[in-house]
Amino acid sequence: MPSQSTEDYIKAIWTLSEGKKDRYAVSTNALASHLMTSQASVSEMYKRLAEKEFIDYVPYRGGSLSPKGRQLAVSLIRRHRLWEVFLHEKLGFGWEEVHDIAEQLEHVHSQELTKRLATFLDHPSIDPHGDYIPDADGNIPKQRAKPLTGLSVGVGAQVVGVLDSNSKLLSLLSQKGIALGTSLCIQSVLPFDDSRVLTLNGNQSIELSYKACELILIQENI
Amino acid sequence: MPSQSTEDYIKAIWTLSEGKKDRYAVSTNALASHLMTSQASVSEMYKRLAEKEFIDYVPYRGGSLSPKGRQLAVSLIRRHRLWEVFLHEKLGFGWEEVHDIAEQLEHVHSQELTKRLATFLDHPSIDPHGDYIPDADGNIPKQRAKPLTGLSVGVGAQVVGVLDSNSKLLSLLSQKGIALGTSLCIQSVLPFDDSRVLTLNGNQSIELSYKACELILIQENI
DNA sequence: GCAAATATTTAGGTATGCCTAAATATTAAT
DNA sequence: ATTAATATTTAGGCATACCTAAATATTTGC
Repeated sequence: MPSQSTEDYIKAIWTLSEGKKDRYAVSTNALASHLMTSQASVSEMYKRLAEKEFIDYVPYRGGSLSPKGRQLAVSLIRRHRLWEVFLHEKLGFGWEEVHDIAEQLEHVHSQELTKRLATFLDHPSIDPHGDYIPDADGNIPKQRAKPLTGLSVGVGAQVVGVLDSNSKLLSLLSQKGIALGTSLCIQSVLPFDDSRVLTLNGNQSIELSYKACELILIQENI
Repeated sequence: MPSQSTEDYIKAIWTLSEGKKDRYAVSTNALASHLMTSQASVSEMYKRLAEKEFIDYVPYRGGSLSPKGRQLAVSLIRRHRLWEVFLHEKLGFGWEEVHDIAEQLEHVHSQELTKRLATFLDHPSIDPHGDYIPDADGNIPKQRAKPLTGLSVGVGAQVVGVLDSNSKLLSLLSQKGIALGTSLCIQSVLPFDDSRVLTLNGNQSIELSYKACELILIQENI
């Protein structure tokens, strides 16, 4: 059974390599800063992960998930997101609180538990952040959403997710009145810092920094 | 934050010292066989636990929980038993299946999670094995039940728990038709091996070894 | 009360995962 | 193309938690 640390690494590699066009090969640098650890530790761990065949690793070229590694990653993502749904829907946690707890729950190993949890939750397909939940076979739909920075002025859209489950970002959004499903429209783009002025749900007006807009995923209205 | 291993040790010491009259001071031997590890490892760990003030430890005399250790133990027991209720009542697991999964879930650290889980389950006071669940302040009622071996022939009683959550024992009981709440009565005690012949729920008749009877907790009918 | 049996601790070793500092590769800039 | 900047790996250490074998305490039986 893979250790907790091993699982954290595998999940991080998946997260970092899925976001890219160029796909695979996550550099030690990127992984180290994502996991808040030293590059030396990553370098060492890459060797161990390669030995256990979770990744393909070419020194100085970074690591990429092997089929075995990808399977583990996707099952971790599935467990993580199912627990997030449970925490949000059944226990009433806010969407900004669920990530850290799910981070621990995902390490509980029991296929039967995952199966029954999914049934209990009625087989949800998206989590409280709007991310797709891989199905039991590991299939996961491609995210068709795009960041809010890519939305043109005057076009209506809906919030469908965030690119980083950092709880500070989520707190900020809660505070501004932005949640999953919120309808919005860009009124204007401010000069110099590219902050956006948004209309929420057709009435409320707020301002949001470029940095935050980059991380909000929206889907344009049809 | 205490490591998973630390928590396993603390819980084991609690379990072993609560069952005894003489109370405290769990020997390395007893703990080693309970945790299926070597006596040397326990001896080493005892030193570390004493350093961190989870236990009082006198070399060659065994270890006993300090107030700090007892508090941790009880909160682990609370989490464990709450998760068992969740697994049994909400996810439909059998009482013989819940122990191993709860063993992992109990290590998830979040006071808020425990609190909300208890609310979600409607603040249960006993788990699927009939054990009392400590309340949020760590108070736990004394078990007033006694082992089936202590029941006299012809006296009616009810199954209220088991002394060991070993899943082989629980499977055996399921198989024999014994569950929490089953009414029973000892028909006779067989010679030589002291096996009991029982009447279940007033009709069914089964035979059970002394070894199994020792571990079944019953409460006599009033 | 002392020897034999049993229990416990110490010694020496292994694996995982982390760290900093130093060495080495790779990439970018002129 | 060579140097400077950046990225990565190796070296040497540390802490936890495990192991077996050897040494030392404690108990028990006579």
